[in-house]
Amino acid sequence: MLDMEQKIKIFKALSNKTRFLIFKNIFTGGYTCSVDKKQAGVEVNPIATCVSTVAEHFNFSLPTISAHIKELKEAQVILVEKKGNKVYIEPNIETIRELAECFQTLVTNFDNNRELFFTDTVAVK
Amino acid sequence: MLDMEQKIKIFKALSNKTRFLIFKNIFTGGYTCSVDKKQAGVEVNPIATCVSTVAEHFNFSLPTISAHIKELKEAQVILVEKKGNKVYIEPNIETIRELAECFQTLVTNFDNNRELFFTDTVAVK
DNA sequence: TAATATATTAGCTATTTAGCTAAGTACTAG
DNA sequence: CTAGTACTTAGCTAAATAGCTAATATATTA
Repeated sequence: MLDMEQKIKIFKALSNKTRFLIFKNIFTGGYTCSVDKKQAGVEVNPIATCVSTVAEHFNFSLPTISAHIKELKEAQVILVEKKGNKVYIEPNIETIRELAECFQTLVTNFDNNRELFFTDTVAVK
Repeated sequence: MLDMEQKIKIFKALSNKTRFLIFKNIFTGGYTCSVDKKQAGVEVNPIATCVSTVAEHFNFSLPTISAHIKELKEAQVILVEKKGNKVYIEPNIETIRELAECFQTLVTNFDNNRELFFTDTVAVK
């Protein structure tokens, strides 16, 4: 379960346009590092994802992108694994699943409470 | 539909602990201003919600709370209505509903893509 | 009409954030 | 073992943020 501090970290991570776009890139782009394309005969998804591949999609320096990725990692929005030279990045879908559940619960509880409220009103008439 | 800029505003609004707690207060506490308790014979929900009632729950100045509420309003996370002297606040459940849908779509698409990936693998064998 | 209650605006400060470049670490390949 | 690749760390600056108090606006009530 995500506690409050964790949720706040997630919202903070997603509250900056650059990080939001990195997040989007990682969740919709795939999981393979475009740098690997340089290896002969290897067919890979050309969209994502190691740090420098993500950086290719932005007009910011590599250290800037690296810092953003670190923040997304600490918010547990992405997963990161170092393999040799490279850092491979993939979505942390479980966090997003939990977040979806949290918001859905909020909506459901709200609807139930509203129903309760009106039921009560009817009973009184 | 929430566009990117709107989503970023929402995440930013919820990325500060004070605002997150105000948000929580408003969504779980009810819709009636505790200041109204001062009116004789009026039974009201004692938890929320006009600006000074919200402020009662925090050790921050009224202007600070007012500014936070403004930011939550601009993120369309709450609805605000001035009645006479007071500003009444209530949850904007539609925004939360849309947010829940966004995250759920992300999860569903991810699951579908993963299924696609494995189906493909099987077909090739 | 004056006093009170509710909320916002203005103007301030300390802290945090997001960007940068330069330098350092760690691995790979020639 | 040297050169190159991938990434992170350190240290910097400008801008944004979160808090405050004082002043202002507006509505209510005595």
